[in-house]
Amino acid sequence: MVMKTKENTIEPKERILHAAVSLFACHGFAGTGMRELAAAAHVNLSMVNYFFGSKKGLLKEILDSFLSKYLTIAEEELVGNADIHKKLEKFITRTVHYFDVERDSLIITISELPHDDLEIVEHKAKWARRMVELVNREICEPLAEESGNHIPSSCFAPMLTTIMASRFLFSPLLEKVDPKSLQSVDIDLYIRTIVRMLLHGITSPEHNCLSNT
Amino acid sequence: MVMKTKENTIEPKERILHAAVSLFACHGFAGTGMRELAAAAHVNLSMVNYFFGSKKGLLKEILDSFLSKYLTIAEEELVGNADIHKKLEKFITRTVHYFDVERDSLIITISELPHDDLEIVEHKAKWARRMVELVNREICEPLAEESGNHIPSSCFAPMLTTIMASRFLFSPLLEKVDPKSLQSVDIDLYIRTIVRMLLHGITSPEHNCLSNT
DNA sequence: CCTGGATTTAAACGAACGTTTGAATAATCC
DNA sequence: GGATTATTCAAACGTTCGTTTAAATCCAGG
Repeated sequence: MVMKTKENTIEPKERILHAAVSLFACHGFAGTGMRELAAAAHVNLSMVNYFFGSKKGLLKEILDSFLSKYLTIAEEELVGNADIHKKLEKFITRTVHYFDVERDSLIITISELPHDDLEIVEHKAKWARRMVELVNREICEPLAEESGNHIPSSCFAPMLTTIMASRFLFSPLLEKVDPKSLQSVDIDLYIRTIVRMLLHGITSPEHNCLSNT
Repeated sequence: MVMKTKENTIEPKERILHAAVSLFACHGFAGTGMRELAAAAHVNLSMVNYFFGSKKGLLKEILDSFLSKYLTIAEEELVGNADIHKKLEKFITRTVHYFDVERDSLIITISELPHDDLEIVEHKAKWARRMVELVNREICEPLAEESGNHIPSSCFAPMLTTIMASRFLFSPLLEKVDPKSLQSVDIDLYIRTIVRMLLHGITSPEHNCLSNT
């Protein structure tokens, strides 16, 4: 069975997943070897194929786990008749915190985005399709009715994701560029910056010209 | 000598560069083999090491070429006392067109961003530092004086880059999700969407509440 | 023509790659 | 407690990896 309840050492399958997320984020998927991964997870080399079938199966599990939770957040925060600004603010807040906790999985997902492995692309496209449809239905279409400003969801959904991911994608660079400037912008300031920019643009300070809060 | 002037076949070094940009964007840097690359460039396997020293040297040349031109655009469009909105609009327009033409190099640069190869990170950090300083001096600081809205440049510079890159990062996915929705948004609409969102937020249609057109 | 440097080639180097095998060990069920 | 299943292991599979070597070919200048 799968119940071992050793408290200090977690299950081998979990250890593999954790090590893989960390290593894939650092060296990339193709740049990480099975032996390096097995050593980091303190398991035998064969265990990866035993639990996940193949190296690619392990990647698919990581991507699916990360993207499914991302879509869940989007569904919970964006679906409904609440004010679009409020919905977006809550969605961004939860998502950035989620990205912060799962930053390695985020990095893997974004880094592997453009690569053309058919098996992987299919998996991501499944989630991307649902996200684009959701953003279109809950944000873009209501926004077009309300303000006459139609933003194509196939533009907006990728923009939304990448702008929230930018800090985590660039953090290895920014740490080298200016370590203290990165720390000076904590997660909450980062979230507020994104929300304000997305809702009102760069020119508006705390208040904006529209009167709705 | 280096003058061959065969019009139908370009120089081997250029062929290697072109093939590398294309393959690295498709399969990733680590996922591309030297033999695959040599075959695609129609050169002998040893030519890559002969011209570029190593596989990593080839990557560094690609990154440097792409990032130096990106920084040049930023310097030409962002430096000066012109209106910040106008500067940003011109910068975004030129950059998106540049990303469009050099989309494979863009994909390589972004995909390799979070990976922790020290040799590569140093090269990218050199450009990132200059970009963050430039954005801070020419955009963030004047903006804070003008409207009291201080956006940290270590936040804004990555956001700016990723939002302009989002279409090209996601295009392999979006083609699979909904091919016609991608075509329906041409580059000019994409640029206008970014400019409007960044300057005025998602709510404003063509006109906005501020009167400075 | 000959020399010297630049280019191109085939072949091989040792190492690392992802995966598979079959046996050994541990846990579970009847 | 023996049968059964799940897990772990060491070892090896054939392949591909990035790089190096040394010889061949090309080509301009003396």
